[in-house]
Amino acid sequence: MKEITLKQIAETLGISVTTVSKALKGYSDVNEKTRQSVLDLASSLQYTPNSFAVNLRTKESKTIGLVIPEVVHHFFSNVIKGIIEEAEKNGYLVIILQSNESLELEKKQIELLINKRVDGIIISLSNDANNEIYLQQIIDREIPFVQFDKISKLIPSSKVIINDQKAAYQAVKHLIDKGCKKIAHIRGPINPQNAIDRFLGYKKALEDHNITFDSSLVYPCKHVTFEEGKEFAARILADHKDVDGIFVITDMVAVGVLAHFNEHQIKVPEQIKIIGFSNWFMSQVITPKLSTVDQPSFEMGEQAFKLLLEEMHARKEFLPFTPRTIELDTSIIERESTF
Amino acid sequence: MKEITLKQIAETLGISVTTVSKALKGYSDVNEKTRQSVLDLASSLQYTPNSFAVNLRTKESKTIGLVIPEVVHHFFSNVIKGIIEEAEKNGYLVIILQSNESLELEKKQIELLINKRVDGIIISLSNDANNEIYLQQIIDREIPFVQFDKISKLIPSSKVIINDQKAAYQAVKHLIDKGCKKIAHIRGPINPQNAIDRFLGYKKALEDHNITFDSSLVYPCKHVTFEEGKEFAARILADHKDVDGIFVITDMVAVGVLAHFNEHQIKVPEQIKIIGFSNWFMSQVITPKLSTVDQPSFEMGEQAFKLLLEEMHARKEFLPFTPRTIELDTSIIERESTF
DNA sequence: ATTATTATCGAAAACGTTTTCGAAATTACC
DNA sequence: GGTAATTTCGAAAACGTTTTCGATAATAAT
Repeated sequence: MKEITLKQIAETLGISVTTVSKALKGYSDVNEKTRQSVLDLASSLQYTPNSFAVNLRTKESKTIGLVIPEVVHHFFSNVIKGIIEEAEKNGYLVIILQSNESLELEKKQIELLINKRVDGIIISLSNDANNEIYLQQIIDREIPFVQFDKISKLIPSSKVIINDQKAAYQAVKHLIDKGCKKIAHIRGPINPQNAIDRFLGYKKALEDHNITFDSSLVYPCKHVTFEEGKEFAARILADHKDVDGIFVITDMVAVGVLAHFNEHQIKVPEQIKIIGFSNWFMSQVITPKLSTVDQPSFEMGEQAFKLLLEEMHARKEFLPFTPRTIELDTSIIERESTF
Repeated sequence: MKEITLKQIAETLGISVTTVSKALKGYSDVNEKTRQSVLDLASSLQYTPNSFAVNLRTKESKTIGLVIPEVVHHFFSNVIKGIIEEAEKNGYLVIILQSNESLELEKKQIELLINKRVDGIIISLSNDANNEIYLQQIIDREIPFVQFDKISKLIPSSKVIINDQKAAYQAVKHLIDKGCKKIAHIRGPINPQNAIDRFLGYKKALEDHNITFDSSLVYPCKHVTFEEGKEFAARILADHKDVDGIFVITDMVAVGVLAHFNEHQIKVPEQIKIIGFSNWFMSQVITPKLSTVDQPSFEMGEQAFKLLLEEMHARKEFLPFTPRTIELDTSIIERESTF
């Protein structure tokens, strides 16, 4: 029960390995009859090329690497799904690694993928990422490279993003349209670009609607968890009893806020309106249902792979390639928490 | 800017490729001085072995394949996390593919992985799986193979499972202990073994507590979705107005039931008590909080990889290997829906 | 001084494929 | 019939590593 090789097929057919290889790959310089006999024997033996040998010879593995902060996350698992599906359509497989929001690990995972010699890398940065010189080595080694969601603007790669600032602006405007006058913001950690952009969108929306910005109304998350949401909800009530709206960095935290308000009989949306971000599945099944910003996660994955494929093609054909950035649309989903 | 190879190191040092390779791999038959010079040059050039060549030579890729029905799922993404982390600790990377609960796709994904020549395969079957002869080819080709969660008992591979029957029994007993007399069961699809086992546990718990089993109280899911939960909630209310407890195949569906009851002012747990299965994250943030069966998903992933590693080791050393089955413990988590 | 032992090295084969280049055989053309 | 064009094939190199096995040189033992 050995592996079938070209050599074995060649020997039983009394022809050369070269001809067998050519027959299987549809080269024109092989006689129709021999081609047929090779194909027949190959399929009856269930021949499949040894991918290790093919990789070595062709210098590509038809495999890409994906590094994300966390697999157990509705947004990221949707992105993963988008990437895997699009990759498979194009004959690529996906190796997934997690940074667990750790800079150390993120660097290590990238090196693992480089040593593995994947054909390309897709990444969403961890929150800790502040000094992304190690990303530069991906570019330097000319490995096709796409960033999505949490990106580094400094690294010249293709990117798939949403316009966080605009989306946040619309979310806060939604609260204002619904009558909110004093709006708090539970923001993300200091470093990630998207936390910064959402904060800027919040600020701009206030200014454009003649609400003076008050930095004491901004609460920065460290871990972006359900528990933090509960904590901040309590803090906000203690600090500002007249807050009537909260824009939260992401649904996970917003659900924590909601949980605290439910436990303490704070009426949502009557007393305080809440809007989250990301349209996490959970937000439509809690009480009250959470208004949020829909972020096209699956599509983000698809687009990220498509951009990577573009670059992989270009590199293979030695064509020039300039990175592209795709900005996907978001939309406000109005539910009970802002009625 | 070429790739660094052993040959280049050998040439600049004026020694043979053999010695360079041996020096890097710590063979004893290389002089300490030459060993040091090789190590120095290698690290200064940032040499990393070409994994394609290593794969071909060693006939292993330090990569395993994982096939699951769906990535976007709290249970599975936790398993993925467990597998990835444990794999990485042992120097393995993980390729993930989805079956989307389709038999066709499941077969295709397995073939992809076999052709890719991964060192091992971990799988959780799709609901459609009824005729698993294509799993046999994994065994026949002597590819290390582990099943988890949704398994085929007929295929002699290592397995990581929970005792679904026992867990379901405990869940239903919990309802009975809380005073339920007429308990409905929203069960999973017909085929999967774990849906069958949970149903059997439900039935046995009733019988052991002198409640006569009534098949009209059993509602089989097709798609195991939130929406189906809402539908069945309505159906149960229409069919049996005196139902006072429901055991639901999984939290996703249970949350649907809860949503319908919330909308129609059915009091949970006063009027009807509900217990789910899997301890989905969401179940602790909805209102009322859902009682459920905790399923150790992350640990399941870890154990699955460990079993796979055992078999990969054994195969490599040509040692005999007999498949093992690990059964993990579950526990009842009591929350508001069964107070 | 001779033999036995040990330390150190490298030639070469092997893994299985792809592709270049030239040779041989066949066909077409005048 | 001879030459040119075309069809069909295969030898060989290459991808970069690992490992076997034998050779040489240095040292130890007698």
